[in-house]
Order: sequence, then C-alpha cells, then structure tokens
Amino acid sequence: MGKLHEPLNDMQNCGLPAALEVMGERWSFMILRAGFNGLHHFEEFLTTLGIARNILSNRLARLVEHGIMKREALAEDRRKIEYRLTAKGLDLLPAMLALRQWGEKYGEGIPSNPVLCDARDGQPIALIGIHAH
Amino acid sequence: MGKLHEPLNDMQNCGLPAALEVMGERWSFMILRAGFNGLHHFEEFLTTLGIARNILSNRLARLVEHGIMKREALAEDRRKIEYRLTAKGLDLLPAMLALRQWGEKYGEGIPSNPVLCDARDGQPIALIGIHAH
DNA sequence: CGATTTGCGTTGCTAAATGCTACCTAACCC
DNA sequence: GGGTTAGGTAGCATTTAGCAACGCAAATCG
Repeated sequence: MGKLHEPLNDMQNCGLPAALEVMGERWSFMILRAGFNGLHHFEEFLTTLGIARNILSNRLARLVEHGIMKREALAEDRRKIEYRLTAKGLDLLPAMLALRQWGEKYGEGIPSNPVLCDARDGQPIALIGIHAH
Repeated sequence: MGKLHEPLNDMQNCGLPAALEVMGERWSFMILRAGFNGLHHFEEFLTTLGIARNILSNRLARLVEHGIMKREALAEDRRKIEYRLTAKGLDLLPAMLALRQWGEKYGEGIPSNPVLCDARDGQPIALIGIHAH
C-alpha cells in the first residue's frame, strides 16, 4: 500500500471538514441511504427513519442547500415534493457503502447483506477498498 | 453497475447505524484522520484540531470504548498516553478517504492533494469507488 | 528536597442542536 | 363547503458542544 503520513500542517486544507459540514450532522447519512433506497417523500423518510419532523425538515433543506438533493413539486399533485439525489449526492455512494461495510464487519448481529450486485453476473460487489492507480 | 434498490423493510438491519453510533459524532472523523497522520497524544489532537478539551477527552474515551483506538501509557513517561488506531480503526481508512475525496471534489478551494501514494511507483492511489467482484 | 512545569483530565456554566407534541397551510377529493 | 393529505412551523424539554477554570499525578528543575 502507500505511505500513510502526510504533512501535519495541512490538517485544515483537506476535503474532510468540507464533507463533514453537511454529512457530519446527525441523520444526514441515514437520509442519504433512504434516498438511495428509493424514498423520495417527506412522510416516507419520516416514518421509515423515525426522525423528528422538524429535524427532517431542517436536514432535507440543508441537503438541498448543499446540492446533495434536489427538491421538486410534482406536477400531478403539487402538495407532493420529490426529494431526489443529485449527481453530487450519488457520488456519496462509495463513502456510504464503505461506512456501512465497516459497520457490518464490526457490528453485533448485523447481517452482511450485499447492497449492490453486479448486473452482469449477479455477484455482490467487492468491498470498498484502496486500489492502485 | 448494480441495482440500487434493496428492500425497504431492512432499513434498520444495516451496518450504517452501527457505524454512525461512534463515527457519526462530531469530531470523530477528524480525530481519526489525525490518528492516521501520526498524532498520538492528547495535546497534539487538541492543538491540531482546535477541539475543546472536554469534548476531545470524551471522544477519545468513546473511540477507545468502541475499540477504534487503544489507550496506553508510555513506559518512559507515565504521564504520556498514547492513543493508537486499532485494526478496527485502521479499517475505517476507505470510508475516511471516500468521504474526503468527495469533499475535495465538490469543496471550494480545496486542493486535491493525494493522501496516499503507491509505494512501488509513487502514483497516487485511485479514487475510492465501486468495483465488481 | 521543595517548587514548577507538563500531560491529561474533570467541573461548572452558557450556547446550540436535537427531539417530542401540537399546530398551521395549501392542495386535493367529494 | 367539509374532510383529508403532504409538507412544514412553533414551543418547550433534553441532550450535546464549547469555553474557561481548576485538579492532580508524574516528571523536571534548582
């Protein structure tokens, strides 16, 4: 693998704080996961996640504000708002999966169900890991 | 790539909440990153991260409690405590890098400095992504 | 030896985030 | 119009984060 130590002085000069500004808040990752699983509506998130209404409202607004989800009222029923992951949001899939796989590996009584399978051969995808260039 | 939708009913039955129980707390990932960068002592974390003392104390204790770091007093100077990543903690590297790369990709004015380079050819490692089995 | 510094942590208090419950409003349905 | 539904807000209790000060034992200095 590679060398592990980078200069210490650029501790701030790094994408991690930027990423954590939104995704570090409570529920952000769970909402993201729900989004990946095909949920798109306020009440769906609400009942599936067991989050408080005001928090969910706030979190969705922040995700939209940061361009991770987009908010769109349906033409057929303008009460209904669709929250959908943007490209920026979809790009969080590796991070989400890596975190999740770690949780499955070390968590108690968590079935390691493969989330994604290859469309060609039906095999589960590989673990998220470090790969050479 | 694979199919994206998994059954909705197992929303809880998933490694993500388990992972977020520790790593979802504020500062956890930043402390982890500091650990990967060779920091091992309380005051180092404190000054480098700009975190409050009591929070750092609490967060380190929680990381130790969850087996992500281990706490060991140095023989040479028993005041000094070494906090080191365990195997479980090191296993968070892919998640941390994926998050960080995402932050670099979309963050403003964040230099995409390669954190890890291949020891053989000096090339930066590839982006964390989804790979077939 | 006593005095001081160092490393790590705790305590007390204020501010902010979270969570619960209830309420609000516009859009749809009849 | 009256009732329902989807999304969101408001008020208040609880939890967590943050700041500054203090505690304390191991090391170091004179």
